Amino acid sequence: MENSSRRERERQEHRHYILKTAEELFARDGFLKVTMRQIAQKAEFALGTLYRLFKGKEELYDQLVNGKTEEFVGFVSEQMAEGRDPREKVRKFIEAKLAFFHRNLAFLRLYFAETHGYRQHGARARSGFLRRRHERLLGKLTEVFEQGIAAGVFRETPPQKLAAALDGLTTAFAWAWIDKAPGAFPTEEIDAAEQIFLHGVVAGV
Amino acid sequence: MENSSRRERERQEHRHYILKTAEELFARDGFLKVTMRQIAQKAEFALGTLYRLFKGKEELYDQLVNGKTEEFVGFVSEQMAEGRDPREKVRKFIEAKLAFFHRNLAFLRLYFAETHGYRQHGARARSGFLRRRHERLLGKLTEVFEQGIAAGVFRETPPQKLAAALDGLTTAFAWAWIDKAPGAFPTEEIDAAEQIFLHGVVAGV
Amino acid sequence: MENSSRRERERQEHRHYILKTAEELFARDGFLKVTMRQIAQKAEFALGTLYRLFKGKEELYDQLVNGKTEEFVGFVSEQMAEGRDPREKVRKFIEAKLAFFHRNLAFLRLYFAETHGYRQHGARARSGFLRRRHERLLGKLTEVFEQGIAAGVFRETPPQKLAAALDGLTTAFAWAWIDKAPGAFPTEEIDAAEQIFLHGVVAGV
Amino acid sequence: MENSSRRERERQEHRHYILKTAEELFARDGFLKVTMRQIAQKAEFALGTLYRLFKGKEELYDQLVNGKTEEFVGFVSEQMAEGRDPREKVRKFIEAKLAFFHRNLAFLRLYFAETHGYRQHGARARSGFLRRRHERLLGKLTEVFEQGIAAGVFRETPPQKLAAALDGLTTAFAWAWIDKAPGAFPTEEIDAAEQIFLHGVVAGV
DNA sequence: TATGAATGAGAATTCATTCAT
DNA sequence: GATGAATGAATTCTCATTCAT
Repeated sequence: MENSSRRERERQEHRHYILKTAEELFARDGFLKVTMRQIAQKAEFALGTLYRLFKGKEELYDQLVNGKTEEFVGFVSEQMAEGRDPREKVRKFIEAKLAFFHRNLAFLRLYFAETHGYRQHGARARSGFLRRRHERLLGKLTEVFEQGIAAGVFRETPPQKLAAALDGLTTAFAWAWIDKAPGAFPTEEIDAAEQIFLHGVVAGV
Repeated sequence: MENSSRRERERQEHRHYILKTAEELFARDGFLKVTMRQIAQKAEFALGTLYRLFKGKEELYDQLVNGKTEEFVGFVSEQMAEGRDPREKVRKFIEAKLAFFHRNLAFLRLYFAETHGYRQHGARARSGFLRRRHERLLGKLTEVFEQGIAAGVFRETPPQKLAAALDGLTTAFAWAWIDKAPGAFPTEEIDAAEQIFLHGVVAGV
Repeated sequence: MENSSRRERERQEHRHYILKTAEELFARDGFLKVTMRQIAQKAEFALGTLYRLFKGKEELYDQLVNGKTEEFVGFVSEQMAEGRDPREKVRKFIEAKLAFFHRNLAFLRLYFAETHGYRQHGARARSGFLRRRHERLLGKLTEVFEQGIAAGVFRETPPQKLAAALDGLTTAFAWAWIDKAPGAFPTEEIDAAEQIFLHGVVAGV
Repeated sequence: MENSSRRERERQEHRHYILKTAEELFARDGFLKVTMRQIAQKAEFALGTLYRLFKGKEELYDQLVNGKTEEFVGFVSEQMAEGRDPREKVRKFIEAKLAFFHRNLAFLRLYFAETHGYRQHGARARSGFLRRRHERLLGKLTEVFEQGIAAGVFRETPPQKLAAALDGLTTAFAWAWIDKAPGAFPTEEIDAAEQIFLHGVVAGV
């Protein structure tokens, strides 16, 4: 029992290590261009070992993307929940999203590819797990805007549009920042995103 | 000479037809998943003919992406130039961008993949032609904001950030619209994008 | 048209040549042990060429087995049909079966493996085309015996059993002969088989 | 010593159990399709244990086939020996062969594959142990016919041919029976085989 | 001794590209 | 010029066997 738990632990460690290794490769080159041999070599395991730990390339990829997505959506949702009013929730969303991508640089591209990319394997890609999670997150954001509008805090605008706008805005800032200074924490981007989103660009009266 | 010009003309027609055909395939499935045979079949040309008109798969793809990008950037730039003040230029940018994607649905995904996607062939993708053009367009947008700020029309905000924000916002709206009603002209999206971008979401005084 | 007919002709020639080459390999080593590379090398084609002419290993094998079986069952049936009474038909069956295997030595083992062997690919093997053909042939043989019994030429015995017996007997002789003198025409075997089958081994009165 | 003998006993029990388990798998799917892991799982032993008890897959298979063959040939030989005259020996051969296969259904296919099948591992298959044993059994049968012919009981016919004929006939009946009613004891088949073999199919005077 | 994780050679299959007709 | 047959490198995945625990 002690024995099997050690084995199980090692198994999980190896799985995680391989997923972590694969993440960088997939993020850089995409699902189709990365080969199982590359992953094996980079992770310093034999090819066959990958197939004992994962059913195949697709499963490996799915595990990776689904795991991270779960983590991402969970984290952002939690952070949003901590905001006490719609405006704070919006701020939290921006912060959490950029912070998560700051910690998971490679994941940004995967997330993106899966939500907006083309069909890379089967019909799954866009209709998959990540997609549904992404929509759930947008749903939560939409609720925040509904409440904000009801409370008179936000303008009367279709809340789905606001959700899409905020999501797009933050994503754009994430990309802008990743291209400039991917090391630093994107404080400036967070502030700018919030500012623009809340007050627009037109100079006040 | 007349003869050779007819030949040349036909040659160009064939090239265009093949590029047009390939666009849909590449947009749906990505560079790696599409095969030369698929393109040949869909375009009703022999496989060998593709190789007479294009050096290889990469060139075909590059021609396609570069041509469309040129067209896209040219169109949006022209439209912006017609705006007579910064606010009008911003409006024009939004209109032109969404209108172009409305006419070139498939291109949206390619454009996206190339600006934000992963490396699918060689080291080129992200550092390629499209990328540079995209940056040139953002540069023009940045200038517009610089002028607007100088003129006191826009808030004092780093103009690159504003450019990135507007680009991200419009892209997000393009996606939202393509997922809902890709047939209709995105009038609503244009208005919403402009409204949010100019005035923000916070309810006015 | 002339052109395409030449191409089609060549295509068929290549297919036949590959099937012929594969026959020997499959007969010697079985479906699973033979590799596509082996077939390609022996037939002096590139690996990819096999895949243009056949969908895959299974199709290649099926084409081979089904084609030969069709030929075999057709030939034996025709020959039997030429016999004018049950005894002559039995003689014809024996002759035709041994003669066919004499001309198609390698096929004997394939035929055998498919009718009595184990499952080598999917559930198809035993339930496949060959199996059904083999049963159809046994059915014809059964009819012959039914007629012979009705005519008082053969003893009252379940005709299916007689069919199975004759089939088994001839197969055994085919094997015995293939192990001894596979080059010579199995005249002796034919006579012995007929003799034993018709009159048994017990010395006459 | 007592200890080591218990160990040795257990070791043998495990070997037998594994062989018994493997028999079904090999009979159904053939040598190449069955994996060591399958055998291990079905026998509820660890993979490594198989390799402690057998040198490898080939040895395991050979042990299985050789053991059963030894048993089969021994049993049939003994039974034949009990017949007091050639005709009784022939009857005994038929009875014993079908009875053995009735008790060892799975073995029928293995036996068959090894005597008539193709080379599935190394060059051994057809030239192996089983093959030699099978020939020894046919040799004994041949002797029986020689004696019978000398005694005037059987017609003057090459005795090897008679042996081959009887072997083929009984095998064919075994297959016919296994396809119909593999549960029941093949009494009918035994009688029919004897009848046809001894007296032929032609209606007596 | 028993276990099963790790290994890597080898198999089927795909597809960009070339080239003879 | 136009065609599509032929090529073979590269990819995914399997499985007998070894060996550390």
